[in-house]
Amino acid sequence: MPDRKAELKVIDGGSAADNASANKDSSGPESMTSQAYTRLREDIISGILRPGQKLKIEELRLQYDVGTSPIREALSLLTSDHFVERLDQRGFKVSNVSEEEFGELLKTRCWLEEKALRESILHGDSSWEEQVVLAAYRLSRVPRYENENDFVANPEWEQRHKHFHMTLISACGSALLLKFCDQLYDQNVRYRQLSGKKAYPTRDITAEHGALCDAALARDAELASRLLVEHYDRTGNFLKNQIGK
Amino acid sequence: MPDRKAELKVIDGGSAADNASANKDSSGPESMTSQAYTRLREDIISGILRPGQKLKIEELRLQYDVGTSPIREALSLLTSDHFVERLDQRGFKVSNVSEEEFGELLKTRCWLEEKALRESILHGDSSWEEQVVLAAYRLSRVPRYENENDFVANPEWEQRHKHFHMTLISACGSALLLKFCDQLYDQNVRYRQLSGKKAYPTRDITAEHGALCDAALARDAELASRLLVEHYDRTGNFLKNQIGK
DNA sequence: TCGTACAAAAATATCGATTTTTTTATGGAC
DNA sequence: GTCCATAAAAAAATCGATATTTTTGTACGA
Repeated sequence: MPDRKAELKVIDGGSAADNASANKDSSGPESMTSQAYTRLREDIISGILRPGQKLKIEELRLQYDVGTSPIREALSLLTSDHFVERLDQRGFKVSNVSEEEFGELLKTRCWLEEKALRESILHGDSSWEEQVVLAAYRLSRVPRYENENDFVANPEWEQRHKHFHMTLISACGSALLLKFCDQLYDQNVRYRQLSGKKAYPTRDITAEHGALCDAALARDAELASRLLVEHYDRTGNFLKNQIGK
Repeated sequence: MPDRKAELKVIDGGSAADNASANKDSSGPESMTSQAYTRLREDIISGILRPGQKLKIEELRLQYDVGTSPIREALSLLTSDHFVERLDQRGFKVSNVSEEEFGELLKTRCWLEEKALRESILHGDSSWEEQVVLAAYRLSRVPRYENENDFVANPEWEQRHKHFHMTLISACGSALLLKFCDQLYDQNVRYRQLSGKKAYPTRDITAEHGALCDAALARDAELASRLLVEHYDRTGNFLKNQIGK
């Protein structure tokens, strides 16, 4: 075992993998487990690791160049995100997807986010308002796609999009609910990636976000909720046909 | 802290840990990881492992008599239930509790379960109705406490109580939402255990369950929701004073 | 042809030792 | 006394080897 270490120590340029972390702490060197967790997570969301695929420890161990323990631990952690399934004595596998499950996901997201949004609108203070404005602005400043021609997703947009939606509901008063919404959001991203669909039907998503932002700031819970659900439903219905196998 | 060990080894009379399992599969021999998972979970819920307590691998390894890998894996799995926290490079610890967090938990439970109950009432078929009736009946057939004098909780009642509440919302149409409710329920059990309070104020919990059951079967979503939230709020407010540290 | 039993192979699960990192303890310097 | 550096101890993380279990493949008999 020569010097894999030196190489690994350098990782993590600080771009920060959103909230997708295996632990709470952030400072100090990153453990092999955390690294494996992040990479596995990315590979599952991006679809490199296919739904239903068996996750053989030995294979991953070689591929990611770590021991069995970190791999197994990372997979165990991924279990909570519903990205990985664990079967006693028969290892791990990537969670399956289906049109039915996607429908459920969409429905559940709408339920939870609507509730969170209403509470947020009810209780959000001026700091929340400012954060919403800022998040909306930041989202509007980056293009949806890296290249308008080939419709390759812009990671910066993805990140800001999530941040905008999470900020909207951040004042709901329940960290638990926020966590659930966060999970569902990431699940949804996975479905979006898997659909393989790059371009969306011509609709002005930016305008939708703007309207949503305005309604929230105007404390119009009814309107905001309606816009949010419509926002999700529209994307959802579009994706639905793409799934299945 | 001398020999808590002997005590620990005896736990788990085989009464089956509800749905608290580390994996999906059920047949075949149970892995060390699953065993450790179950025991750790029980010990945390029951309060043997105190909130905030550091979970030293070596200690647990000796106490539970398994290697480091199963312990670490089990702890990683417990992370998803919010029973254990993981800190990169500094191990695991039992999740903390606080009155504030309990309030949040209670609130979130009400939000989610109310939604689930309404959906369940809206979509539940005759099979659901029958299951509800059955669950309510079974719950009514066992005493709340093992001994009416010392108010020691009756595990059978605990299990049936959970089953009743989960059955009520089982027709909500979202496995995801059910999972969340399940998690929150178990969190709540932990708080109940930690409060150390055995006896509840004189109120007819059985009657409350009966009324809730009736309202659900009568498809009276408004009434059922109100009863459910009241049911939780009452217990919650009672427990609140007991917590803190 | 099908089902079964058994052996070989593959993969999982587990262990115990080793390496790394964090925590604790100690000893000045200011 | 407080701050910092450093050494020692403790704990976490990781590895690689071994033990178990599941899966696969094959021959046999109904």
